[in-house]
Amino acid sequence: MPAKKETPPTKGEATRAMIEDAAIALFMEHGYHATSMRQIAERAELALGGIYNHFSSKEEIFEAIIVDKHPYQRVLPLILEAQGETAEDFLRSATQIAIAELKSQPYYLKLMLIEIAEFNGAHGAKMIKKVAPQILPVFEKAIKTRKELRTANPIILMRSFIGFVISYLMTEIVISNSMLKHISPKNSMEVYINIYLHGVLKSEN
Amino acid sequence: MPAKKETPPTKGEATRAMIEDAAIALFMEHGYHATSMRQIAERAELALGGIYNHFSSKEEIFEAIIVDKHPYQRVLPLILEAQGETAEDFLRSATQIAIAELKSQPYYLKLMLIEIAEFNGAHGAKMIKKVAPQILPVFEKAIKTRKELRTANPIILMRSFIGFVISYLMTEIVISNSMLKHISPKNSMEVYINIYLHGVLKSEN
DNA sequence: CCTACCGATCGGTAGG
DNA sequence: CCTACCGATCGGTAGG
Repeated sequence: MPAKKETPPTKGEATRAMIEDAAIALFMEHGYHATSMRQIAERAELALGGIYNHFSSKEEIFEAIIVDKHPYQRVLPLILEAQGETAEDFLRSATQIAIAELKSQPYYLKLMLIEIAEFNGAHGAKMIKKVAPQILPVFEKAIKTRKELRTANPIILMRSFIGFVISYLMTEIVISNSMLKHISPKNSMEVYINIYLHGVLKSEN
Repeated sequence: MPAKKETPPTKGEATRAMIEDAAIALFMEHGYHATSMRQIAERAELALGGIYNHFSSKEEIFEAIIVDKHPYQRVLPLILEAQGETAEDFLRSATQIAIAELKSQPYYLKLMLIEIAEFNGAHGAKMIKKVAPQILPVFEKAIKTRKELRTANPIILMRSFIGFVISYLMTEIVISNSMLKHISPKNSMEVYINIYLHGVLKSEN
């Protein structure tokens, strides 16, 4: 029997997906409060009132997006596939994969910033509750099988990993919009990843 | 003769400052688009129309704040004071100072998130143009006087430093709002800083 | 610096 | 799922 995800979407599910996709595009461009339900309706190709058959409010659309569309669903399989021999190989390819993926599909980073900027992180708990149980085991396994890691705490490793990826992407947004773009070295990403892997300091310990 | 900054503020300057402070508090709480000019006026204790004697639009208020109130003005002196013998001492105290300062005065991190989430970074260039020339020399000097650093490029060092501080603060917001708060170790910040200084890997090179 | 106002647009709903 | 509408509120301005 087919997996749940493979069942062909009903008409209602398709409309719901249209609304979510329209909302993502508009939230990315203008943020949450500057996006109107009328804009979402127009982009999703239905009348304003039609949205309310699928979501009871604008905020409900946002919340649905932030828990359903988390990129771990695409990123984790790629990371697990790459693996690599040493912890260095593994983390280098994992950071590269995550950065590349979030760079080519930047919508979720933007949604996270909107979540913090406009909602004070009100939906973060719900998102983490769904996502952390999927991600944490990857880092738990990494710690068990690789002895070369500085910390044995999977939460800290996960946090440092996600934080590093976010910091790279955010600083890149600011830099590419500024004069620093022209004086930044070409291999910034490589150097930046090396800093994450080995620290800013050359010395050991 | 007194320095420029010491001149007693005129009435107009005081009102302008009242408006900026009111706007900061409201932007922090609700973001930019969810904050109305009427709320700003009320909090600044003048009539709606009065704001337009000082700023010609709501966006002009935001832009003024983001270039004028950058925390480097408070953080840099503290960092320069701390210094420390080795590069490790220096960077450890610098990260601690920056995190402590931005944690106790979280408004600017929030403004930056709003800037990216709601304006697509439109004012970032203007901000960096003012701020980078002040900050970059600190990292240039750090590179010249400390040989133990992994990179000799001041832009990358500055970027990794600012990015690290931001990543710590942002992930902490998400964690402290979620169930992860209770299973995160107490000394997270120390471990997190060590990762920045020495990398996730124990090994040298 | 305030009062009183403008047109536009908002999120949401009733009723079919 | 749409049409037509609600009251509320928005950013901004004229005129003093």
